[in-house]
Amino acid sequence: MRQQERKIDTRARLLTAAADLFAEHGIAGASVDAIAQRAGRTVGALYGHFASKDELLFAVVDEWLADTATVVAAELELADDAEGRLASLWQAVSQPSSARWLALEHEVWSHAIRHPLALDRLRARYVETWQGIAQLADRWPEFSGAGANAPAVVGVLLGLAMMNQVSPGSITQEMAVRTLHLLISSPDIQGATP
Amino acid sequence: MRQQERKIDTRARLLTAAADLFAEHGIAGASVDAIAQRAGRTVGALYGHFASKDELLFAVVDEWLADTATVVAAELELADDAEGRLASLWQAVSQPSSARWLALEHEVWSHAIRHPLALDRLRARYVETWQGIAQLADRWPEFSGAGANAPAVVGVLLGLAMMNQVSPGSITQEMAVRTLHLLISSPDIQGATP
DNA sequence: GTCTATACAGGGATAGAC
DNA sequence: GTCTATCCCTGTATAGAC
Repeated sequence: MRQQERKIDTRARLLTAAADLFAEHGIAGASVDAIAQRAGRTVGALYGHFASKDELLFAVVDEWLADTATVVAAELELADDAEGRLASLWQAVSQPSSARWLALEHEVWSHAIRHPLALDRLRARYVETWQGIAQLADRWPEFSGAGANAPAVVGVLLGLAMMNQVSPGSITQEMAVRTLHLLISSPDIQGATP
Repeated sequence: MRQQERKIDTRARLLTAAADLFAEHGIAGASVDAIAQRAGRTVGALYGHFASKDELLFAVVDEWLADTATVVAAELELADDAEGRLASLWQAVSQPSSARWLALEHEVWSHAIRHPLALDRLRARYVETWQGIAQLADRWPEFSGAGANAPAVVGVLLGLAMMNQVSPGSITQEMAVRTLHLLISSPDIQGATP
């Protein structure tokens, strides 16, 4: 394996290890030593790839968003009606395997609230997500109101996922779908501003 | 001031200082030394009142819930129609001064996801909140569906508040009220289980 | 009931070797 | 590109004095 290939491999290993440990033990609880060790490398290698622990965190989150967008897009194509597509969105955030993501999301929020730079990056990521929701209208007519309410759509998904995590089963798919349906199909929900 | 009075005073000071610092710097970022110092005491006094940093955290959160329930109940009484009451709920979580609470909430979630005991206490607190929402039906008829959807109501409030924090103004009061209205007035939203 | 002093542990980041 | 060794800082919790 040439050095360049090893470098790419090391970066990937570090990102995976960091994602796992940040989710399991929190940002503060996951030491750079532990991350490097799980990746089969040492701290030296880690700092050769990322300037700081924070930069590593941002890289982890960015990679996660890209991966998820791809997966969700594919699942939306598989559904064959409006209900099915809304259910896909709910499934994406509520399935048990998303618990890891939710844990990481709370960590990032906690971190961002206190670090202006991190907050900017968090905001940029959500704006990107909102745009993705808005663009669903180009593909399916039932999302006609999604543009104006995209932040609310994401907020509802996030909030319901949280409740579902404290008490699994407390949120039914029907509840989620019906709430989302109200938001995506009402372009004028913001008020009667003509 | 007698010793008993001083003890009560010290406990109150510690709780206030802890709430402030946990919100400002995170649970991990707020040292017990800093908390004690802000309260005008020392670590010794802190450990005289709370067995550990975790116990202090739980006490802070419990106190916050009790205070908030009282405030929200009072504001609900002041509103004079259904829209107004839903707007009160939204105001309670979205006003700028609630940012501190939201920060603390993320901290607690991050903490709870990794600590089973803390998760139990978090769950118990949410169940208590859900019950409070359900009981609104006894007071106002428009909350007839709140019982079945209480977790969703709380989830929506939380999720929308989060979006409003990353991008202030992205969620209008109209959006929040309309979404909440769907949930509280639909006893059968869970599906056609008779 | 509260303070001071301290034991004890752990983490982020860097320097220099290979 | 990666490793080893180390600096330096900070934190939780306890012991014993007052």
